[in-house]
Amino acid sequence: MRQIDDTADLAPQTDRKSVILAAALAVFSEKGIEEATIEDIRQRSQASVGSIYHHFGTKEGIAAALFSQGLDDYWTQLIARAQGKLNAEETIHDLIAAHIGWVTSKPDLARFLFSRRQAVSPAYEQAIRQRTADHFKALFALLKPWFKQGALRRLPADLYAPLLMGPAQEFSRQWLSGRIQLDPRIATKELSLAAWRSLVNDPNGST
Amino acid sequence: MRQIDDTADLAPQTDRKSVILAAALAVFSEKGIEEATIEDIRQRSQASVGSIYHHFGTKEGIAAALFSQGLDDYWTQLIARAQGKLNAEETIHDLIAAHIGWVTSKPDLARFLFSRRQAVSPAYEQAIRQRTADHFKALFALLKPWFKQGALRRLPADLYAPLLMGPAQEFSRQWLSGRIQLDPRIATKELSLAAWRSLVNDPNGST
Amino acid sequence: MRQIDDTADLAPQTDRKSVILAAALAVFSEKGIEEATIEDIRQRSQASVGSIYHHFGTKEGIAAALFSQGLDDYWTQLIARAQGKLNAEETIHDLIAAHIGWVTSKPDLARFLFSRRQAVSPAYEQAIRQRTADHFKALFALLKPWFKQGALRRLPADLYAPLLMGPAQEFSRQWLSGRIQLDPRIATKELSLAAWRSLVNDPNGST
Amino acid sequence: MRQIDDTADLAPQTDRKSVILAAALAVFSEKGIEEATIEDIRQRSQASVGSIYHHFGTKEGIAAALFSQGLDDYWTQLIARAQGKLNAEETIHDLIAAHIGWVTSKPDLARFLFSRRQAVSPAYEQAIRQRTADHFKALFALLKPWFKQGALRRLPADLYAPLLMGPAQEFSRQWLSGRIQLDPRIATKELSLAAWRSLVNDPNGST
DNA sequence: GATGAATGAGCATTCATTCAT
DNA sequence: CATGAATGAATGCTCATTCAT
Repeated sequence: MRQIDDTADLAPQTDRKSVILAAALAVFSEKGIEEATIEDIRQRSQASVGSIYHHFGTKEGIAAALFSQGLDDYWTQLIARAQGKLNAEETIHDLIAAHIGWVTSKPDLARFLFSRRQAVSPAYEQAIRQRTADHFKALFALLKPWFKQGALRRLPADLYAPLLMGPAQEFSRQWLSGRIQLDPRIATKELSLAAWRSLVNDPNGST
Repeated sequence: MRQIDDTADLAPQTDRKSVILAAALAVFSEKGIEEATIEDIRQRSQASVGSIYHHFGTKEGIAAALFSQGLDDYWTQLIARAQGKLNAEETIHDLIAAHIGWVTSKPDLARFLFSRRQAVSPAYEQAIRQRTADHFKALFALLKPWFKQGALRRLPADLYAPLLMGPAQEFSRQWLSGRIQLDPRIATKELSLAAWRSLVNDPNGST
Repeated sequence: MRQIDDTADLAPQTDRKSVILAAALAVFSEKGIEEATIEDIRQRSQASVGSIYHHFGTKEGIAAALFSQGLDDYWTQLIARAQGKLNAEETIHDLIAAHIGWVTSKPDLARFLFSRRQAVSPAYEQAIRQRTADHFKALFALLKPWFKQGALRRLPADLYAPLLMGPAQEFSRQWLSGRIQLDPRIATKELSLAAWRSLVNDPNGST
Repeated sequence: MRQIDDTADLAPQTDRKSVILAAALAVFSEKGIEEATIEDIRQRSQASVGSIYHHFGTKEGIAAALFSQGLDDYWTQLIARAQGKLNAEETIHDLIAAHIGWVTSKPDLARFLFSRRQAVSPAYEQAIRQRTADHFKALFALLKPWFKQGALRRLPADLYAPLLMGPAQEFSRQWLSGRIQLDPRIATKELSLAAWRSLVNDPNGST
């Protein structure tokens, strides 16, 4: 509440607040937000109910804190990885690789982030959407040069996310749920190829 | 659970059981399974609690019935639409079109089907996976000829679903949640093109 | 909820709802609304928590039901007793006697009714005030003839309740809290005399 | 509880302790003792929880300190005002006037003092009763001369408080709760007249 | 004296489910 | 088949109080 490191990244920390957050993530990832109980979190974190509420106010407050951190972490890594590439194909490949890499290295957080279903208040939902939209815009800026250069196709805005991230996203979901065994690293090549092919401006394209 | 007509389609009916099912679908779609209460369903359906339990046994029983029906309906339409096509491209296009068409015409059911998160018991979960796998296999059989013919690429099995359905699936999710405005019919062309490009065996492909 | 006898008086009944109400009254009277717990009421009533909530919705709902019944019972008896008297003095005497009589015969209800302190929602508070005002107006109508006849003094409206009921009210409070031992029946004579003297139009009065 | 200056009057002070007390009074007056939380008091007083507990030990300790001070202040003013009067009527009038004056000038304290409902421990309750009884006895001593002189009626002891203070007390309660608009100053005359008439030894009295 | 993180018993309320009518 | 009163375990949350700094 008055700690300096309020922008705490997701690296393991040991102050009570972080411990609670880590426990909550584990529980949320396992059972989903609704199914998770404060008691679950209390047991895992070894904190008291009062302490949990002292720091987060409500159960949704915990989810919100986690969500906020997670989202920023995800997008930050995505954008960092795709910056300063030499051509469109490489940019797209690295985006997908960053996505898969992030999901693979933080599966709990990914499960939590990508499976949410209006578990947060409408007000907060709005804030999240805005932030996601901003992040996506930043990511899009990275592709700007290749659009200007004519390497990438101009499409209705709503299509970019599905075409670019759809395959990787679908793969991630299935992998996170255990329905898929294939090593994500191996999948990266094909998933980024799919993204590339659906966005590349190919004069000899089959359509 | 105790009925013969488990394969009841999703056409509107007026017997008590169907009314309850329809009410449940609406409620589940709005609030999610966990958040929905029997009381919500009771109010929407104008049935009594006792009656609901008489027909479905448990809350999960309602979800299961709905899920079962929904899943079959979805796959049936998908496969029906993609049968007997003349070439690979058309087959794939029609699959995507069928998906988008189904989602568009039954948004509540789609929201319910595609947002589930282990809301059903592990046992039932298993059954569903099996059934989904079977359905997917049937769908895959439709593509068999084009594989044999060399028109489609041979890839690790786990990749087909993400590549084929990923973009459309991602688009659907966002459209169902209201984050996307673009008319799904218009999106179909690009979404199926994306699927086609990532699966087509193109000797001059960019990889 | 769908019983016919919704206007149940406060006579002992045996249906679950009445049993709960009686138990709640006892508990509220003993510890006050805030201090009373649902668990207290449950134990006394031998009902289940669910049953209590099924009938009353909230703890405040129980208090409200009790309050509503109690208020009506009190005023009804007050007015019934003071009707059709031959002169002002008798009317006033019987009003006070009725008040004391009611308090004496239903001490729990009286304690509950007269000690409330915004324990009910503002909305309900408003309704109660209106009803009390209406009842008081009805009571006032009983005194009309004696006003017209010149036997009673004309005063600012806000003074009538304090002058008429003040002494009896104060006596009741103290008696109910156990601070006073004096038999209420014996007190009645003096308390009604006080009310009479402060309202009578005495040409030779000391003011 | 651990201070010397327990007889601190109620004049505004600025040391931490007084600030807390003032904040507590405001909160208690608004929501009642039970409903008020330490957190409410902390916010209003800008003190820390620890500081509040350092000074008062328990929540009830705050209420007790307030109650103690308030009670003494009330009775002190009452008795001061009614001392040295020339006759019974004037004494009684000034008592009522002092009561109304006090209530009017310190409404929060009055609300707190007069609405309490066993919010304090039985032990403390006993102490308060004793003190109130003592104070009342002191007040009664002021009326002694007029009793001896035969101006005032001899009645059962338990009746004096209701007859003397009842109307004013009832008026105060209603005024404090906002149910009455009439200016208390204007009401004083009638309220004291009522007290006078019910106590005066009138050989030609109407009974 | 002051601070606020931590504690945990306790509470109102919810809700799936049962069952007598 | 239908009804809805009854059940009680479970849950999110509150709040007075303690105590290390």
